[in-house]
Amino acid sequence: MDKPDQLFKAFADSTRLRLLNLLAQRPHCVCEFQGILRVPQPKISRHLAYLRRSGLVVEERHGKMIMYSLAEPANPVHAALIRCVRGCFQEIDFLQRDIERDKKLKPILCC
Amino acid sequence: MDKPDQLFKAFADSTRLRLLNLLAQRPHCVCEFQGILRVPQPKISRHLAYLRRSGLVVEERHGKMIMYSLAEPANPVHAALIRCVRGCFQEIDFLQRDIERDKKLKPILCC
DNA sequence: CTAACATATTCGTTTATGCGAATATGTCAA
DNA sequence: TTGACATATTCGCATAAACGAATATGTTAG
Repeated sequence: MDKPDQLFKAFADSTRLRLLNLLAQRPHCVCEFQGILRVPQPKISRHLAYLRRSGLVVEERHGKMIMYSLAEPANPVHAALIRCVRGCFQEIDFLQRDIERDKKLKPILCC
Repeated sequence: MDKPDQLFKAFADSTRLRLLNLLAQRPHCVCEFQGILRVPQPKISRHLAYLRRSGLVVEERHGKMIMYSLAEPANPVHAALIRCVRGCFQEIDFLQRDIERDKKLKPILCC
């Protein structure tokens, strides 16, 4: 809460918005993100690391796979931003398309 | 709405958060910001220009002075972020201190 | 026209960010 | 222990952001 601009910075990248948007639906593993976002795996890992350092996501290892989920909001700004993800991100086309793609790919489990 | 990350980027700097926070109270001119923020004038102008380019503030010239105000929200993300300024920024110490200083300096008109 | 004032812009430098490519780590199965 | 798989990290580079210092612009008063 002493550095609120850091939290906004975590939202200031379209790849990270895509990740947060998908995580607002349910937890995901990295290979699911690969199928949906269609970007190189290191890019996804890098941005997930950024989100983890910002306190926005938490990870939990299950065997070789690591599941990522949204963290519990730690302060009012954090909470407001997560509400924004769940609420007003639905108006954003490329984020909505990710959700659609997520639904289609859901049965095809990679790991 | 095609580039939502740009809007978050505009919030990803503490000087700009201070400006937006004060503008959420009422319109201000640059010299008022100088009295409150205590940072060099070009720095304030630069960040105001950034906020204007992002569509977050509008300016209106009155003689030599230019008044800045918050722009009308243009989309749901914009609206949510402004609600955040008005709502949860009250928990942020350095922003609250700016509001206090604003109240104290209000009678001392510079322009 | 000129001076004074409010504000904006340019310049050069430093620091941060994002990226692809390559490589490393950790876990499990055989 | 080796190999395969899921994920993470490092490296080098290119681009963007932020800054102080200096300078420029636009407006009004005299």
